Amino acid sequence: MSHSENGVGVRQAQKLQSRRALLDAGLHLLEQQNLSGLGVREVTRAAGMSPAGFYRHFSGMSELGVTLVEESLASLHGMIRGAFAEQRGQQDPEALIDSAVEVVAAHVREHRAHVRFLARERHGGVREVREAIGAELRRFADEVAGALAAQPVSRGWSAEEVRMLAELYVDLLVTSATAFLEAGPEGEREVARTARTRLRLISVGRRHWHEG
Amino acid sequence: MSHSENGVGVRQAQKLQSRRALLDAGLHLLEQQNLSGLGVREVTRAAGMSPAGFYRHFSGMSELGVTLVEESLASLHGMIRGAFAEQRGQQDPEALIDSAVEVVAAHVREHRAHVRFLARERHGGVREVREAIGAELRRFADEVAGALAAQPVSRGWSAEEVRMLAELYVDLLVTSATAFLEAGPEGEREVARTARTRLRLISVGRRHWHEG
DNA sequence: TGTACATCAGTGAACGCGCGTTCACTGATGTAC
DNA sequence: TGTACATCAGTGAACGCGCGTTCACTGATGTAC
Repeated sequence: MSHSENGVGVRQAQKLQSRRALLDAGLHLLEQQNLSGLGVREVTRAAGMSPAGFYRHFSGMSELGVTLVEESLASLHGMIRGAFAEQRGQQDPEALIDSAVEVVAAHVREHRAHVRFLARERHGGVREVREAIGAELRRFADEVAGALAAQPVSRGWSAEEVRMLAELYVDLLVTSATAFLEAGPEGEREVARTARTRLRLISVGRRHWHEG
Repeated sequence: MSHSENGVGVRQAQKLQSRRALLDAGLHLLEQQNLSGLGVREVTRAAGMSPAGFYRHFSGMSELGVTLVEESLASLHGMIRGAFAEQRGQQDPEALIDSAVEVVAAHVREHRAHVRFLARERHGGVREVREAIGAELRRFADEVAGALAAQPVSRGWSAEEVRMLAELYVDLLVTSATAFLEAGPEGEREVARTARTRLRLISVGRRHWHEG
């Protein structure tokens, strides 16, 4: 039977598995170091492959790096969307805040390596990566601005004000995710409390913004 | 004449100058890369010295790194203090916000390399450095909490609430400093506007915090 | 002040090492008939 | 189904290179008298 059309051949599956192993090994190593310091031999060693094998999957380390950025950003995108997912149902603000913070906490729990990678490389030494992360965060802010504009609280707010607010929320979510990361499991409750308080403070500020 | 007591000998002055050259070369190189990737040969080359000479000043790269961290944190400390310096004079909140943001902007203008270094290594791959920066930021928050507690607006706030607020302000100042950095001179006005709006939003939130 | 000796910041050569990358290869998987 | 040939993921050896670090040195600066 021909596999050339559906791409489910044993060989192709094995290759994908090796590629995954390289990416996972890289992500794991990046928990302790910066992208710019990651080496081909180091990654293949961790993935149980010979150095030369690396080049069957990537043209060099920067290509693997770009792939990890894409994966991590997709994962973060999921988080941001998740944090705002329940906005449409007209729950009270407190419940919204609680659920948003919980979404962030859960995301960090399940995608620790991705979050750490993004926090580390957001201002890291590789320009290309830095700019990719920055551009994606701006796109997230657009999405969030759209969600905020639909809220009743945003009546009387200019598009620009909403946009600034959206950026603030994105920064806050990213900061909180990083704080969860650094705190570890035992500090999670404390970080969540801080994050909720900040969101509440902003919520209060929004409600009284146009009073004077 | 003996120099051993006052330490102003020509030799010592020249040595200090070389040390400065190494530190400055390192700081300059770190604008484009991470601390963990900085090399002895690279730094001495940039400083116009032979590789072996490096070891007359530092035991290795990590010692130079620690020195740069200390210098950068001292510089940041100056900024945080500056941003809160005029709190004692009873100006109106708007003027306070404007001056705080201007202090941050000026600091970034004058200490660009230090700020970039801290932003980059705050979540970078060198644990020792990461923890030193984190600890210092916590100390800054203590100071800020002290200043906030003295403000009339803080009546009725628990010590813990004030502390959380202080952490929020420190995070905000650091985020703004980073934003100034990335925006460059032409984007400075826009970043300043965003920073002021955020501070105002929090200010409004504070005033109405205990209303319901 | 002048002289003879001590100090030590910076040099240039040398070392062993791990790196990224290439190459011809091997053997399991895929294809044609 | 069975056989003969093609593909190509992964190997192991080899390469040239820049690295961190050491060493004996040199010559300007410092010290003692």
